[in-house]
Amino acid sequence: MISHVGSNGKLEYKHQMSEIARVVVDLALDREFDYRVPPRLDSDVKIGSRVLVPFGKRKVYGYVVSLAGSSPVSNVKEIIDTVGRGPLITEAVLKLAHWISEYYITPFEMVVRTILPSAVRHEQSRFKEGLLVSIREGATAPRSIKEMEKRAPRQAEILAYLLSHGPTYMKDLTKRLKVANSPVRELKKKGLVDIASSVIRRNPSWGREVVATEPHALMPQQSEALKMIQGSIRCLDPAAVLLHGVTGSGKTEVYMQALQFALEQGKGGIILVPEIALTPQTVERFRGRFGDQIAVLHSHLSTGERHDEWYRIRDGEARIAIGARSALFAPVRNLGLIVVDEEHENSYKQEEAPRYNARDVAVVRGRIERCAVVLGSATPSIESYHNALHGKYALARLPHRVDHRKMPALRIVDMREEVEREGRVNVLSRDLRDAIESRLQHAEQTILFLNRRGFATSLICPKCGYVAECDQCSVSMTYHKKADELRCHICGVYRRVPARCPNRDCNDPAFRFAGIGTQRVEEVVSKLFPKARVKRMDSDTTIRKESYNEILGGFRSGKIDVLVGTQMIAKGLHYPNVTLVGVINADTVLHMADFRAGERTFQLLTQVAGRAGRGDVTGEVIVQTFTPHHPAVQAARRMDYEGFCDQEIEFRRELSYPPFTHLVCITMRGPSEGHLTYGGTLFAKKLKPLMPDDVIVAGPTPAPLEKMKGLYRYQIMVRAHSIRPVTAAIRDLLKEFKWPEKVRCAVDVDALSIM
DNA sequence: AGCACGCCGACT
DNA sequence: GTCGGCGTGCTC
Repeated sequence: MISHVGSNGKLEYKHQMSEIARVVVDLALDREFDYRVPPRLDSDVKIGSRVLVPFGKRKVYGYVVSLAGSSPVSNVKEIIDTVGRGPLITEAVLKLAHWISEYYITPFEMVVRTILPSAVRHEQSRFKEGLLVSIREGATAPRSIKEMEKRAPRQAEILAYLLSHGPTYMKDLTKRLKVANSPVRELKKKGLVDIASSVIRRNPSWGREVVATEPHALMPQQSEALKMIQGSIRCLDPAAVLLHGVTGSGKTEVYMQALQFALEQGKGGIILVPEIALTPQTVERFRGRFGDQIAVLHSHLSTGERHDEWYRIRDGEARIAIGARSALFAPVRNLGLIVVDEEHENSYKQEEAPRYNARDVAVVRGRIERCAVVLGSATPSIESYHNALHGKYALARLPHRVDHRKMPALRIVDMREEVEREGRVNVLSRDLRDAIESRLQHAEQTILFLNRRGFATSLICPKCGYVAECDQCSVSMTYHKKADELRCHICGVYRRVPARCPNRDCNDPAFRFAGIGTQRVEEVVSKLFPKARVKRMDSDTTIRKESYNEILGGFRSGKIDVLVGTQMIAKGLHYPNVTLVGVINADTVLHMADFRAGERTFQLLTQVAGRAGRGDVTGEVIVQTFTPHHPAVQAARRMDYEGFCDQEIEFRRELSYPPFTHLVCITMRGPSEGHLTYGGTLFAKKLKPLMPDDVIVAGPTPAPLEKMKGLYRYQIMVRAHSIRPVTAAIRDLLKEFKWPEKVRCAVDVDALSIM
């Protein structure tokens, strides 16, 4: 744009022809190419536009990332066409994409692929057209209804429906009222309604009744937190808020009133939730408060629905986007607030490239768009808590539950004593057994938690110690009783159960199961309490999208006494009749070779504990463990978040772990172990001199998951106080480094899982 | 990513 | 002599 003084003497802006558009093509080349903008497309080609360009001998799609007057290259080709209606990426999100590409060492095009839903990227699921029926302006509908009731009851019904529901699509109208379209046509003839062709918005919540909710009165701490967030929305003081609120302390109400405030300021918002399928209750609460102002973006939507919800936000019809990780990139206009709920959740980290953490990127988007960011959790991550202690985030605390109920009592059962007394390892300790018994007598519900699917952990030979392992992946296989087969949870391969120990020198027939899975727990409970209604919930029983809600519905309505499940029941659910939560084995997480094991265990126990208790009855939580004195277990028992963090932060400081350093995990995989160690060693050796002296480079060492899907895995761990020099060095080296044959390399910046 | 170019071996 | 193997390098 250039300004000049127009004929009327006022300062005017004249649109300057941008000769050259800089384009990233859909090929993950991590490079930009210049194209001439033909005059006929001049008004359509903007930053963020999707364009079709000639590329070598073929045509490819790409995005305009910047505009320029001229190009340093001589043989510039011309843009063929633009795609879609208007730019798909705002300048702010484009900036964010660049940041992600740099920080997480990922080709820019790959980042763009992530920030735009595929439904939007390929315009194959374009807008659907449909016939919209509405009452004609000025028509005397109310009177007509009375007149028509006798002679044309169908038409009267339709009019009444339109009157109360507003304009409706023909398809929905005929489906809802079970009428043909002839009475509608008749109404049109009479001049009472209009039928017009219009774009259909596929509304994912259509047909579901939503209970409208009103803002609640806030407790003093909630008001304080809200005030803090409002300050952030108004003038970015503070820039970001960490909301530490115990389960049931009313965090969601604070989010909603903060959003309301943002809307009143003419701004929009984004709500991130860990995995939308796990928190339908949360989504429903937001929809109840904000209705059509909300657009939902998650993986269970159809392509068409996703497409439409995205455009609803881009076109300003919806002001709030709610969804999992990728909803962070929603094109919300005039963004005022980003909320990251359950910010400690690992699912915010994407496990494939770009391996971004939505929680961290949310803070960056907040900085770019100058909007408030709220991170909320009952058990904030060590990283966020550390940031709050150091003033990077303001800290708001909600230490009390809104219903003033006491937190449940957490009881630790030392399984070593149990073994000594009983002479063997039982799935359920005597304490847990007794507790379940008493719940059954009082018609109260129990949740049993275990983070392992299947029947038994593994098949083990008691004589020679042979364990059935997947030969493609270095993990033991899990027995699934229903199918009577062994399954690998990494690659999904299954195998028949051998009758005898496969070790040729042993061949013992007493080959049997060790460890326990959810199936086994389900069976044990059913056997011990034959009258109890027991149900299992894990990713095996909830493959179908609806089965999740079916099981939970059954539980809510009291048709299930004992629910056995994995992680997925530990989060977000709240059922008042649950007065007992049992953790079958708290140690499984603890014993993973990971410096975050303690933090994970503490979070898990605390979250699980939040599921127990109701208005008048204090819930009970029984935790079975072989390491009862572990600091994480003890801190969870005392419900001492700060105490645990202080201790954990000290431990991290001493060993230079995050948050005191950034952790970059470089994983190499390939069919030949020799090629991996050779290539890895050379890479590490060349990398070291490219970085500051205080950077720690460890490895290559075999990854904890040494073999996966037939490929060996080695990793190099890099720890550094400042991340930029490290990513720059890795990026530069990756450009020129020649890996040995068939070696693949993946870089994970700020890795959470180091498996 | 694809598609060229290019330089070697074995076929009509 | 020509067909085809896939290593290398370029695409505005």
